[in-house]
Amino acid sequence: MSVTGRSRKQIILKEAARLFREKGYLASTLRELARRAGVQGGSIYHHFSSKQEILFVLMDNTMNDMIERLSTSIAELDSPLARLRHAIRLHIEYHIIGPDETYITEDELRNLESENYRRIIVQRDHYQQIFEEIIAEGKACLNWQVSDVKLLARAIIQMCAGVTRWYKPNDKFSIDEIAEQYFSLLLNGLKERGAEEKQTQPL
Amino acid sequence: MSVTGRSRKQIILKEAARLFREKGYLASTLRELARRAGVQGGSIYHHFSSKQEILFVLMDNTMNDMIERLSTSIAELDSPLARLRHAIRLHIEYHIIGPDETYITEDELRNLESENYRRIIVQRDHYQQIFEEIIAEGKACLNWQVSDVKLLARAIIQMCAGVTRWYKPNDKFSIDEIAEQYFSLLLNGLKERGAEEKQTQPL
Amino acid sequence: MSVTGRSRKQIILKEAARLFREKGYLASTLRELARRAGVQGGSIYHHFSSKQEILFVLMDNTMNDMIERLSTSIAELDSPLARLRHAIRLHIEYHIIGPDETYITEDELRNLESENYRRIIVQRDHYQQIFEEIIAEGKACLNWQVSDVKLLARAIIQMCAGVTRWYKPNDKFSIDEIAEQYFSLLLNGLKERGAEEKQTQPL
Amino acid sequence: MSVTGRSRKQIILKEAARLFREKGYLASTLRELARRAGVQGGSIYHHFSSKQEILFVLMDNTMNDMIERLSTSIAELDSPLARLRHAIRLHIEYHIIGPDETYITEDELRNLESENYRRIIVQRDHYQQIFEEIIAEGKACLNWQVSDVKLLARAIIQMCAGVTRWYKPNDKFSIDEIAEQYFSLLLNGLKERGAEEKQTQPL
DNA sequence: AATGAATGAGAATTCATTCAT
DNA sequence: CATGAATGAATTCTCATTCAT
Repeated sequence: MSVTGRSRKQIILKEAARLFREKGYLASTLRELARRAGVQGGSIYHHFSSKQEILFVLMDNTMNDMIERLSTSIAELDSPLARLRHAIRLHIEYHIIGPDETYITEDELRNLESENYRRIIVQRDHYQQIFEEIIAEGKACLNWQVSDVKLLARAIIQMCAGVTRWYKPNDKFSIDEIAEQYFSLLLNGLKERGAEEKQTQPL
Repeated sequence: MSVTGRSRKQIILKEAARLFREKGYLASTLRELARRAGVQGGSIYHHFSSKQEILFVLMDNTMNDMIERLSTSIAELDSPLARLRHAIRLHIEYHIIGPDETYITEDELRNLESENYRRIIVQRDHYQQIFEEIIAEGKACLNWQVSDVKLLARAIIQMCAGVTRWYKPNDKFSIDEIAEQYFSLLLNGLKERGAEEKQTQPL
Repeated sequence: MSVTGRSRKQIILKEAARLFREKGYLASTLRELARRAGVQGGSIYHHFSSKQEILFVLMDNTMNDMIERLSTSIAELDSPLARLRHAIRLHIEYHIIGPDETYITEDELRNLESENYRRIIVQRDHYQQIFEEIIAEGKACLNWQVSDVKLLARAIIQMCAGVTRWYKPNDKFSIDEIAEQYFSLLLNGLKERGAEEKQTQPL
Repeated sequence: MSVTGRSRKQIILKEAARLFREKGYLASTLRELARRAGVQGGSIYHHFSSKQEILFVLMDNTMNDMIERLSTSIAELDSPLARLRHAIRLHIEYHIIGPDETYITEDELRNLESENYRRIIVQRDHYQQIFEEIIAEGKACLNWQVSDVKLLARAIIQMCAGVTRWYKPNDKFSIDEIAEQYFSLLLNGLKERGAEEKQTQPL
C-alpha cells in the first residue's frame, strides 16, 4: 500500500463522513463523494466495494474508537462517580466536536444491511455495557437510586447523544459546561435538597 | 371532495406514516405507498402534489396534534411537578405507542425542503417552549436546581425521545414504568438523599 | 391491458430478438433496445423486470412454440420415415427463416441465470424427446440401424441447427433443398447402394 | 524477452482460454484473468495490447493448429474413407477433450472485431476445405452419393462440433465410440441395406 | 378520481485501459 | 516487467412525476 493509496482511502472516508452527516447516507451520491475527495467516481471502488461498505467501515471504526477511548480513560479513575462524570463528558464531547462519524453512527443504523447491522449492534451493546457497569458499581458502592441499570444506561446515553441534534459550534455553553450540567442533573436531580416531597402524588 | 375522496386521502397519509417509519422517507417509494394504499402510482397525485408534500403534511399534522394535546392536558394540572410528570409521560407515550407520525417527525426533519423545514421548526420550538415554561415555573415556585432552562428542556426531550431507539413492544417495562423512572431520575437524581457530597469535586 | 400496452410489449420482444441475435445478449444494451423499440430506456421496465427476463421470455416462448408446432404437425403423419423427414424440415426451417428467437435459444443458454437455465433445459429435453421417439419407432418398425437413440437424436438436432451458422438468405439452396439433402444423407448415408465394403477397415 | 516473460505470456493465454470457455469472452474480465494468471491487472498489457488481441491470438493459434494437425494426419492415409473417418474423429476429439481454445473458436467468432474476424474466417474456410476435398474425392473415387460438397462439409462439421453442446466428461460413450457412430451414420445412413425404398416418396 | 404506460434524469456499479512508480 | 491506483465511459436499473384515456 503506497502512501498515496492509504491517504486517498482516508480522504474518501473523511469526506464520506462529512457528506453523510450533511445529507444523510441515502441522499448522498458517490459522484458527490468522489468530487469532494478529488477523484473520479469509479476510483472509489478501488478502496471500497460499495457505498454500503463505506458506511459500515465508518461506523465500525467509530465504535471501536469510542469503546477503546472510553475503556482506557475510565480505567484510571477510582470511583463510580468520577467514572460516570468522565463517561458523560466523553460521550458528549464525542458527539459535539467528535468526528461526523459519531453522528452517522447514531443516525444511519437503519441503512446498514443485515449482517453489517448485526455487527455494529454488537459493538453498540458493548459500549452501553461500560455505562451499565459504572451504574451498577455506583448502585452497589454509593447507594445510587437506580431501579433498572439497563434502562438508566440507555437514558443517559440517549440524553447525551441528543446534544448532536441541537448543539451548534459557538453555542452559549462550552462542552465542559454542558457536560457538567448534564452530570449534575443526573446526579442530583431537579429537586432541591431538603425540599418537601408532598407534591409527588401519583399521576 | 367526496366521502371516498377524503377517506382515500386519509388512507394514503396513514400508510405513508407507516411506510416512512418502517423504511425512512428516502427509502420509501411512491409505488410501494400506492400499493399499500390500494391504488395505482399515479393516483397519489390527485391527493398530493409530491412526495415531499406528503411528508410535510404528516409532520405538520403531528406537530399540531402534539402541541394541542400537550397544552390541553397540562392546563388542568396545578403544579409544575405534575405538569412535568405528565409532559414526560405524554412525550414518551407519543414516541412509543404514538402514531408512526411522531417517529417520522423526529427523524425526517433533514429531508424537508427549506420552506417546509422552517415551518416545522417553528412548531418544534413551540413544543419545546411548553417544556421550558414548566421548568421555569418549577425553578421559580419549587426552587428546582436549574442552571439553564433551555438546555434542560432539550435534555429532557432528547432523553425521552431516545426511547424510540431502543424500545420494543413487549419490553420488560411498560410505558408507565419507563415514564415514571425517567421522571424520578430527573426529579431526584441518582444520589441518595442524605449522602455526603464530598466526591463531587470539579472535573 | 390496453392494446397499446400489449403491442408495445410485443414490439420490445421482437426487437430484443433481433438485437440479441445481431450482437449477442451480453453485447446488447437496453438503451439500444429501447431506441429500436421506440421508447425511453426506463420504459422497458414497465414490461419486463430485467434484461435477463427478456431473454428468458424469448427462449421460453420459442421452446413452447417449437414443441407445440412439432408435436402437432407430426401427429398426423403415419410413418417414422415421414415423421423424421418432417421433423428435420421443420427444425431447419425454424432455424433459417424462423424467428431470431430460435437462434438465440441455441446460442444464449449460457447467459441464463440458474433457475431460468433449468427451466429452458427441461423444455429442450422435451423437444429432443420427440426426435428420440421418432428414431426409436424407426428402429423398431423399419429396422433403422441405430446404435444409440439419444446420441442420434442429438447428432441430428445439432447438424440441422448448425445451418444457422452458415445459411444466408438468397443462398444457392432453398430450405426445402437443404432439408431434403440432410434427410437423404441421414437416411441413406454416403455410400452407394451395392458398393463393396472392403475399404472400411478399422482406423 | 526473458524466459519468465515467455512463460508468463503462455500462462495468460492458457488461463484466458479456460476463462473464456467457462464464462464467454464478454462475461470474462481482465481482472479475473489477471488473478488466475497470478499477476495484477495492468501487467497483462505488457503481453497483449488489448482483451481483443488475446481473443484473436487464441483463435489464430488454434485454427493454425487444427489445420496443421488435420492436414498432417490425413496425408498419410490413402483412401477418402479412412480420411473422412479420421477427420471426423479428430474434429470431435478436438471439440471434446481438445484445448479450451477450440471451444472458443466455435463460439466467439461474433466477438472478433472486423479485421480479426476476416482473418479467422479465412482459416475456418481453409479448415472446411480439407473436408470438402475429402468428400470430393470420395464422390469421385468411391461414388459417394453427394449432391453438394460444400453443404455436406458444413453439415458434417456442424454435427460433430455440436458434440460440445451436450457432451460431459464421463458420458456413457467414449470419444472413439461417438466418433465411430457418427462416422457410421454418415457413411451408411439409417436405412438397412436391402430395405425397400417405397417409403421415400417426395415430401 | 383513477389508471398505468411512459418519461428522463440520475443512481450505483463495472471494467478495459493508462501510467507513474 | 510488474504494480495498482486512477480513469471515465458505459451499463443496468430505479423512481418521482406526467398525462392521455
